Amino acid sequence: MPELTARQREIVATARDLLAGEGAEGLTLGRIARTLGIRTPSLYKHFPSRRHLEAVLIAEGMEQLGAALRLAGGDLHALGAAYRRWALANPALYALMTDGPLPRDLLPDGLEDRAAQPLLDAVGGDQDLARAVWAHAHGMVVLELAGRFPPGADLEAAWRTAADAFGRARGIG
Amino acid sequence: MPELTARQREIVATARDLLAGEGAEGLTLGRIARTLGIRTPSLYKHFPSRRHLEAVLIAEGMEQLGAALRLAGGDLHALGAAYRRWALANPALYALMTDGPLPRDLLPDGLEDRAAQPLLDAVGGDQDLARAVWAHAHGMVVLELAGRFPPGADLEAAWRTAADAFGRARGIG
DNA sequence: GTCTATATTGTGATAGAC
DNA sequence: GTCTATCACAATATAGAC
Repeated sequence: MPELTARQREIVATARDLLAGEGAEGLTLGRIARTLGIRTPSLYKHFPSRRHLEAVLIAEGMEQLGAALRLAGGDLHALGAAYRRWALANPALYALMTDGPLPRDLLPDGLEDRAAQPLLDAVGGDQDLARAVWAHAHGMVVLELAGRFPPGADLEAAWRTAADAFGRARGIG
Repeated sequence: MPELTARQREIVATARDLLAGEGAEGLTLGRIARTLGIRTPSLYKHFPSRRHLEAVLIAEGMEQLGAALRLAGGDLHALGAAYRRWALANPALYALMTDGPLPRDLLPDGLEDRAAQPLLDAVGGDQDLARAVWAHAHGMVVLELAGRFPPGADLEAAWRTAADAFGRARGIG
């Protein structure tokens, strides 16, 4: 996804800001255009479809989240905390990244693996355990973002319990 | 949510079928009305808002899912398999039940706790562990439904790995 | 309990002029 | 690269007649 023109980068930046400020439903072509001071159809001179624009946002997000996980190191507690922190700080982008199939045809090669690498390293390369850990983290995050936990639920304790359990599993598997 | 009139029950049944057959976006008041052979505004004589109708569907779903979990018994592997089976068999209803905050003001008293009881029993009453197990199950299910796992991923193995890890945690916590 | 008519708001996308 | 005009489609909800 390199080789973006200057105008494309402006559009992507506007979309990113809109997503951060207005949430997932705030990201419409009409709003992007209006924010830039142009009309909706003009966007199609820069991106062939909404999906192409979204793919750039998703790629950016995966790069960012991967970097945040890399910084967290190899401890499962720290990794979980970093995952949660990033998702809660970028809820709409996170939803865009996870709510549907990845547009893999429009994503840079190897991006998906690169983003997952910190987690895979933390569980000693065990793919099954890595998926279990990811599913738990994703589930915790989306349930928290959806407001689905009962009020007063101790989420930190749930994260801690899971990290402990998965950490022990690593030693055993 | 008892005390539904016959016509309300017909509307709910139509909505349920539509949800099952067309997916979450297929559930619109217009389509419900058309299926019943009436016009959209007529629905408002039976339910004050879309939200009230949705609450009935959600309550039905929680009752059903809770029953499926109760049937599965107290083993974490069996519980996970039952959860997954129910969610994959009712994907749109499952999404309706989990994608946003529960309409707790419109739900029967105690329903939420009743649905969660089988899981809580399976982990010996440990709330934190129960939430971790639930988050994992939810994460696995939504990622699978969203088509977010790489093609060829061994999901059974991920479920197994998690159930083992959480089962050991139960013995320890 | 159903209808017509309407309000209000929105979406992504295309054709063709400038 | 932007515009106007338009397509085709959709949504939830209300007022008031019958």
